[in-house]
Amino acid sequence: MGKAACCEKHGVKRGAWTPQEDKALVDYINNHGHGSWRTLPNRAGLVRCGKSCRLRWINYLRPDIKRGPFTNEEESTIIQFHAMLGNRWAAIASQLPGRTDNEIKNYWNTHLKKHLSRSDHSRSAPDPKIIKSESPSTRHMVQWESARVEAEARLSMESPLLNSWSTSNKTYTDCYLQLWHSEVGDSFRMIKGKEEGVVMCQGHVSQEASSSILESCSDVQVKNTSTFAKMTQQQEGSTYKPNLEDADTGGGIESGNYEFFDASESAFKNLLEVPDGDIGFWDTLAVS
DNA sequence: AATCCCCGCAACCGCATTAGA
DNA sequence: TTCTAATGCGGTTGCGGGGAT
Repeated sequence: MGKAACCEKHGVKRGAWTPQEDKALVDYINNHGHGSWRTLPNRAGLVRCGKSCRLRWINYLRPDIKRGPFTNEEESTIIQFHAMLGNRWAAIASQLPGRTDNEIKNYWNTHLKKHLSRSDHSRSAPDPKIIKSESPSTRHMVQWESARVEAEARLSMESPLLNSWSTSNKTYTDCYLQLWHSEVGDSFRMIKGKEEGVVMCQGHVSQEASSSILESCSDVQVKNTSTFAKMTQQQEGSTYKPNLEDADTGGGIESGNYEFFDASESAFKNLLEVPDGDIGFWDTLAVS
């Protein structure tokens, strides 16, 4: 894979951007669009690499960037989606119009990670070192389990934080749970069973298992799935590129036009990121 | 007042993925 | 189908500001 020439360092300015550079970049993009990032610096009269220009525009200069501190709602969204997606900052950012992946990543690393690790300790969370030494499937189990615990906790208690949420947010609060409870989860279980010659319901990953996970939240409204449909589409084929227009036009979380169940088993698999299709950890999950 | 230390954020780096020739 | 350029993404770094000593 050839490395982009824009990464070459000679003759290219680095470091903090000056107001003049910002203006040149904004003016150029406003007038011409960014086009090819690689050639943009020359065209805009900037002594920067295209990558740097792109980053500056996306993370700072774009007119639709939302500035200021994160709201409780945004914070909860980040925590929730991070529980499901891990460090997929771009995917998480797509759920927060006006926020960039970089901003969310920074916010997570500087605020939420500490905050959560503190509260984890108070709940005697497992030692990270131990988790690190576990097999990949075990790590996924831990991830899912923690997501489940969090989801159930959210559903079972009316925290002050949640009270501040809009009702629409509550409906998509637990797409993780919805997903598993849906036909996608069903087909995933069925197909995986066929593929691997395993009868999934022999006390393994079964409807029983999923329902045991989900029983406590049977009142979840299975609607408003567009958000997750987009996420899965994005992960599966990268055909969906999240953009701010989605939110602007109400096509984001609020609109329910995406056909969620088109997100296939493979999308679900992608979500899980189960190494080598190893879903044995569900056994444990079902037992617990 | 000076210095040190910590924290937050912007920017960079390198790898992965995608597009297109 | 293969190769290369371009773009996207996540991890990491380094600088500046503010609080502590």
